[in-house]
Amino acid sequence: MEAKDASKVLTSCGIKPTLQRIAIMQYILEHRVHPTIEDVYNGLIANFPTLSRTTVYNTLRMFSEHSAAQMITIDEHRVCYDGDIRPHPHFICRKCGHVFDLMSISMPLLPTKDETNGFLIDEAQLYYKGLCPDCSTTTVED
Amino acid sequence: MEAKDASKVLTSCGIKPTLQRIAIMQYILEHRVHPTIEDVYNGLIANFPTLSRTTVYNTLRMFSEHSAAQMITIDEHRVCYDGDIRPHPHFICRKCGHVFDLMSISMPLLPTKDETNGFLIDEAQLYYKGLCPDCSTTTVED
DNA sequence: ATGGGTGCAAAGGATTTGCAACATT
DNA sequence: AATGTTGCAAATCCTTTGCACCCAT
Repeated sequence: MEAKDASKVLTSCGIKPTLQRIAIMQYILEHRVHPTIEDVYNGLIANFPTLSRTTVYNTLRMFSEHSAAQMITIDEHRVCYDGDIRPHPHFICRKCGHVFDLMSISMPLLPTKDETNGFLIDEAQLYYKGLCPDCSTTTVED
Repeated sequence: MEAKDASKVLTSCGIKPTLQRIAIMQYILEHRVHPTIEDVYNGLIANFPTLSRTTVYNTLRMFSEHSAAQMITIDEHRVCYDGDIRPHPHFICRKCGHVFDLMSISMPLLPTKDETNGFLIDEAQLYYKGLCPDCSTTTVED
């Protein structure tokens, strides 16, 4: 993944591609494990010593508002982000806390306007909770 | 809604019905607007002067662990709770922040074990975001 | 007297805000 | 110059923790 690609994504979402924004976008496109703010910050600070957490917060929030990333609130303790903007379900493991994509499971379509009694829906998130494959096989020995 | 009913719900979920637990359960059963911790605390403190926020936190978390209530993380800023444990989608209004039930929209069934590639799913939440009827009609004048 | 339940105060942690510095047009 | 962007420090707010007290068995 090159900076050029991240830059293109930003531009196509109507976001002016600054150095910081490109770096952050590039990071979430390359690390598809639903990084938190802290993850992104820690991942970039070595090569980007002046980066501030505030910028990561503001930038990722802005990305999600421009539909350039998905904000995931499946974890009650912290928000994380997904650079893949295709609608797909997420899964959080109650044991290890990791968030996974469940690409094989389909999302319901957005309800049509007359199904919703006047609610205007522009985004859907489907969250599953339980045990991931790793944690469910080791549960017995705990 | 009588305390007796709330107490029954607790017992049937394997929770020992203490005074505080009954009061909290009764509150979320009577106030079906997805109250936050603060809402529950404020709603009960007048008639229950010794109640502590800690107890509300602990109790509601415990309710959700015993499937006596649903923990809703649709709002990135705070958790709220739903006393109705039937699976149903929730909607949050981007403008007013209120959380609504969308009972008319169906939830997808829990995926079967062979659909999930080893993920053991025990809970699903379907969240929608957008504008509620009130906020969408008044948006123009803002 | 033992164990669970409650409540207070303090700690912890995530996120936001205010503002100054900086870059870009 | 004007505008948008970034970054630091401080503030804020939600939630959890540690511990003492209390109540019921």
